[in-house]
Amino acid sequence: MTNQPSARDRVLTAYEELLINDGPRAATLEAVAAAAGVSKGGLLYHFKSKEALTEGLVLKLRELAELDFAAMAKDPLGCASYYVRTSVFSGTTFDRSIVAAMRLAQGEDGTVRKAFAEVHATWYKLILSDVGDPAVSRAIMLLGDGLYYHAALFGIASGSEPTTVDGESVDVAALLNVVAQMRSGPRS
Amino acid sequence: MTNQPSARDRVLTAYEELLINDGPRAATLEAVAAAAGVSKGGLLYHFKSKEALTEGLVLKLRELAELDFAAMAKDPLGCASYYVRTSVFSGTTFDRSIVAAMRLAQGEDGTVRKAFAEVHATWYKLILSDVGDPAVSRAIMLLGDGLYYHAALFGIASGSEPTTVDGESVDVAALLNVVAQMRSGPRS
DNA sequence: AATTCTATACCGTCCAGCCGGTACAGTAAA
DNA sequence: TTTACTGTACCGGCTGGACGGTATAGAATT
Repeated sequence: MTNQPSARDRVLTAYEELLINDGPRAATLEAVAAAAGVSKGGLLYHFKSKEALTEGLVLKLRELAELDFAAMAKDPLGCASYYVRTSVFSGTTFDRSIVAAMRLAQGEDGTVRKAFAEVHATWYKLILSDVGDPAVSRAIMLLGDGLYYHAALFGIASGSEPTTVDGESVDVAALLNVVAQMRSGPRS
Repeated sequence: MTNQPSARDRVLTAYEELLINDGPRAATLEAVAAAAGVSKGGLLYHFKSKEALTEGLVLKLRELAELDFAAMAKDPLGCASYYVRTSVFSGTTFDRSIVAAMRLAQGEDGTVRKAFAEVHATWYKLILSDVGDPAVSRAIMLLGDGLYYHAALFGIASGSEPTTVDGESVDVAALLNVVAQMRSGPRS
């Protein structure tokens, strides 16, 4: 109920946007407030401290992750394929949450890191249940992580342009082929 | 010449250490100076500004990268194998430089990002020259990136303990098997 | 005594958090 | 239907502390 972009929501997405585009250092309370079209005091009304703001972001991340798990589990092409496909940054709400949180995690925040670890663990379980082999699962996870890592490192223009790695756009289809190849002959 | 741990070197590695263990926010000039057993003034004597300090770190990274390229090119097991093996964090000087720089890159520093992009490009060329197929090369790179990303995210105790992913230690041998598997049948 | 290096005191800026206010909507006694 | 009161949403100035950088005086090495 009442799901227009409330001030609170605007603040949260503004925080994400600033983290993604300008890094954690630029994401000051004032800057976030300004980007959300709210005063600093207004922001502080919704989030009592910067830590609370971060907690809000983590909560959002967790909620979106739950949805992602569900979609992953019922994907017709399987969890592994789903993971690789969705790991290339495409501007989803979830994508943005992840990259924003990643920026924070590098900073120092323990809460964010913990959330990440937990989400990762679930992903791994899902992929393992799909492909069977632990080493292959790990490899697939790492590949997806690498994809996100690139998205987090090199700024993402605010649109939803295709992810690039060192200037070249990523060929997802080719990547999926490689993944299929490494699934074809699992070692113990 | 003169390669005892000079004050300058100590400052640089202290900076890296703080970046790795406590994040960029904690790596203040005073904290770095203290960790290096030097006063703030002493630090500023060697590096005129924080930016200069970062440049020093980037320079070190570039120099170590050159050595790594050489070792990679002449590795008996090939570039791809070398890359995967050395991507699991093992506490090397180079490892530490990379992770430290990674922390900074997330912050906002353009210089660091640029250096990263260049190093990455060279790695990619080397791996491509080894495995032939672009998609496979990309996959191998991403896999290695994922490994480093984990090292950067979850703090690394100051020793040289084996890298862990979500609590489990990484089985490099198994990973190399998977890589070998995906090299065995490259699709166009 | 000159150069190299170290230590300390200090300044300006920036930022998180605080606080005293404003606006307004509901509500309920008169 | 006015008046008084309460709670929610939001504003913007202020402050105290931290941090980057400067100045400068002193110690050690040559």
